[in-house]
Amino acid sequence: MRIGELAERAGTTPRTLRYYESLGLLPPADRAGNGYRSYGEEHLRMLEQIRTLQEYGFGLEETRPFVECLRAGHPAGDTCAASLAVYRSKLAEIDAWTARLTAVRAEVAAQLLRAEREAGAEAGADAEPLCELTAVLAEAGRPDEGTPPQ
Amino acid sequence: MRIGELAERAGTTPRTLRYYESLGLLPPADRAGNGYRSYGEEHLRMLEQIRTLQEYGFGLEETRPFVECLRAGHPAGDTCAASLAVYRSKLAEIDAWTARLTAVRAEVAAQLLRAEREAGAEAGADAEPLCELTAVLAEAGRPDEGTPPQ
DNA sequence: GCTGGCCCTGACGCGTACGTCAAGGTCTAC
DNA sequence: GTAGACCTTGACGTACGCGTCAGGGCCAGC
Repeated sequence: MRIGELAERAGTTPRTLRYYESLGLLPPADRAGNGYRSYGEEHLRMLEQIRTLQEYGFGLEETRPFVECLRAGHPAGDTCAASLAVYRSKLAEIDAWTARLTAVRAEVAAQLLRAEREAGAEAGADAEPLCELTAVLAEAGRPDEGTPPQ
Repeated sequence: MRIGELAERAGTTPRTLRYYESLGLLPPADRAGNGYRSYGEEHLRMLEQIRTLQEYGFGLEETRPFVECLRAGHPAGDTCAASLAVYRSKLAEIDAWTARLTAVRAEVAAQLLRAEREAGAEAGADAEPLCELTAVLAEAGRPDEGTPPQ
């Protein structure tokens, strides 16, 4: 299988596969006589593992233990100790982010309410509907802040 | 007030102030006869507004309406309509992130549990404590993924 | 034999928010 | 008069995950 076919089957691009190889994330592909990279099904499995983890918000480096687990011949990339450790630290990271977002949401919602009150006071008495919208938004969710992975 | 003093009072650096000015986020500072930038208290207020929002995870561009609100002479940066709109869209963004993190956490926790079972099966019967740790972690939190702003 | 599609390597671009360095001018104090 | 602390502009570096050329080789079909 050449790079274009593998890329398509994996839902990615040749550029990305070369990039992973340059990082040492994927093992160097065999080369055909003309210098073209030659891949097997095991490479597809590694790429699927990487993509899944990326969709979860893992960085490429965090996928490395999973890929190496597959390279070591394990049927799954996440049954090795190092992979399990990454899963666990990711859960902790997620929890930390969630807590931060929750706190920030509360802060922003409070600021919004205050600012709307002050805006109304500044302008006189005319912007009532804004306050109702705000109250709805304030009750709707939890805080979030920034751009978490994934 | 020169740039170094303002930066220190605002808890930032001269480089950052020049950067903001280059973005047009801060108004161009007056210049003393020697070419040095000269600032007043109003610049400090703008910087405090920017810093607060950054701690909430706002990007610099998102702080622009707040700064312009102050520049327009309002006593607070967040009582203008554009600022309120940014607050509201930020709340929505936070809620979206929180939902995503929650979903991802559930996925990762499920994968972790499955992988631990499979790891135990692969190795025979010896890795029991791992499963107990996992159960604790799985109950502890919610999902998170990636690196949200702030 | 030639067009078109695939492959190769190397290198620059992007977005964010600055840090850091270079090369030089200015002002204060000793 | 000179050391030291401040200021100026300009430009490159950082982290991430590739996208997008540029310039060139390889191969199948007509």
